[in-house]
Amino acid sequence: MTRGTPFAKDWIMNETKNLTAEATKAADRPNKAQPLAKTGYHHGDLRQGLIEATRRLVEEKGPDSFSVSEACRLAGVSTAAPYKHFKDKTEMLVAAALQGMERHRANMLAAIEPLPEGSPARVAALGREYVHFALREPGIFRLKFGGFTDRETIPELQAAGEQTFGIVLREVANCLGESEITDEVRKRGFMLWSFVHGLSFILHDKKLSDMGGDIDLDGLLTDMGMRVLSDRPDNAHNG
Amino acid sequence: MTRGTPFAKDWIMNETKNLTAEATKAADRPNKAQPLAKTGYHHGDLRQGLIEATRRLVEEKGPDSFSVSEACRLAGVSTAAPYKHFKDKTEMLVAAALQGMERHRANMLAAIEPLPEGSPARVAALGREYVHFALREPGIFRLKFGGFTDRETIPELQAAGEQTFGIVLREVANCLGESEITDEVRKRGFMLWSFVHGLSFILHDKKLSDMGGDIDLDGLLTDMGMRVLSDRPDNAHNG
DNA sequence: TTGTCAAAGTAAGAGCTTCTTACATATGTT
DNA sequence: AACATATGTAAGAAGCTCTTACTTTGACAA
Repeated sequence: MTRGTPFAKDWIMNETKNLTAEATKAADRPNKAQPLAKTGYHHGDLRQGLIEATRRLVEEKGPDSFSVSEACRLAGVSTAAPYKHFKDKTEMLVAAALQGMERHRANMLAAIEPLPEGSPARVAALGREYVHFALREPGIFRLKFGGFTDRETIPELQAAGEQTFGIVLREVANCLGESEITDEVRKRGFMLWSFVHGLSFILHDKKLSDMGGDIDLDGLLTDMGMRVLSDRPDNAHNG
Repeated sequence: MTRGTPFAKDWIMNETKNLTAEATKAADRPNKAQPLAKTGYHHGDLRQGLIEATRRLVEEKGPDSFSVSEACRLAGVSTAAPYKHFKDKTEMLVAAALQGMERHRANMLAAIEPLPEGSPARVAALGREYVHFALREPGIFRLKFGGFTDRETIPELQAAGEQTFGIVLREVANCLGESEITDEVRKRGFMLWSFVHGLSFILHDKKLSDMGGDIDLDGLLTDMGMRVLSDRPDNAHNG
């Protein structure tokens, strides 16, 4: 019996430990300390293996041309195997997107951590990290934030997105000296989010092609941050 | 010989006359005044018919689950027919996207036409029209602007996008009192574009869900416009 | 040690899809 | 009137998603 390509089972198990486990689904499985892929027939943790394969392929070939079959090839299992772990293709993609969101959120939090509370620098740092993630993991980024998907809105992704937006709102509130999320805070946060969101898409799309070649991302973020965060016109200009 | 479903050939020919013909490809065909679908065997203008079918399906089912077969069914031809007019599926989608871009551009120009030159209202109007298009034709919007596609960047779409951006730049320059597209103009235009671009995605995505229910789109656009268009801090605040 | 069971794999196939190849039928020009 | 060309069809190869029925395996009980 030729068992497909005998690779993949090993590398797949790496890099997976520093991922915050998927909130819901992962909790169902026994947390007996994940076995590191070994046996011939059983995979060890095919679910996570497939998620990792999905992530890889989505980045390499783009989300649109991702195929379950190819993920199976990569993971070294039959094409029917995934259906023991996921309802369908979409659920695989969603799982990969959720783990990506978790990385995204963690990166954003890490980026602001060393900066003084309430400083606009924190907001700029959030924006920078947002864009960086989009450029580093464009496939995953689109999977979640690409919007305009066929599939009707997926609640888990929606929730994850709102959680991320919450981080922004908190920092904006701090900057504006508000102790809670007022309508004005929400409005400003929304403005900034829209900006970095669009920026992420455009930067990846155009690869800076006709924008004079190079963009001063930090400058752009800081500039926009000042403009949006100041009520008092005095602070709007950056020179 | 059961000729598939015998509908579609008629309605498809409507609505097509006010479309600015596709720049390149359409020019190749004879411009003998497009025949209005009639004959049994020949379609009349299958190319345009398929583009229209593509547009419909992309809006109805989303770009991702668009299938050539379905477009054929809709147009009432065999599944091989499109390949006489398009290289492959992607080329069909690109053609539909290009016509969409043309509508987009036309709408934006129409939106600013009645407004006084050099007024920030024109910039706001451009933004409003941008967002409206994205909400009115989300499928097509994503097709072009969705970015992060598998297919490597398609020059024609890229070009169309830059042309649209050109409209914005011109208006921004006028507002800033510049007679040409300076680096500063480009920067401000880029800020505004990023904003409305992200706004378009988010608005469609979240359907205003947690943004306090309803958003004052005009207010948001005007506010952002003032903030970005003012060098002089004095003008940054809208009250 | 051995028996049994659930979990997690496989093989085969139905029904889609994209796209190719070979052939059929209109159209317009001469 | 007849041919060349454009535009359609039929049939099929290859690949995809997902289902069904069967097989292997590890774990736990007796």
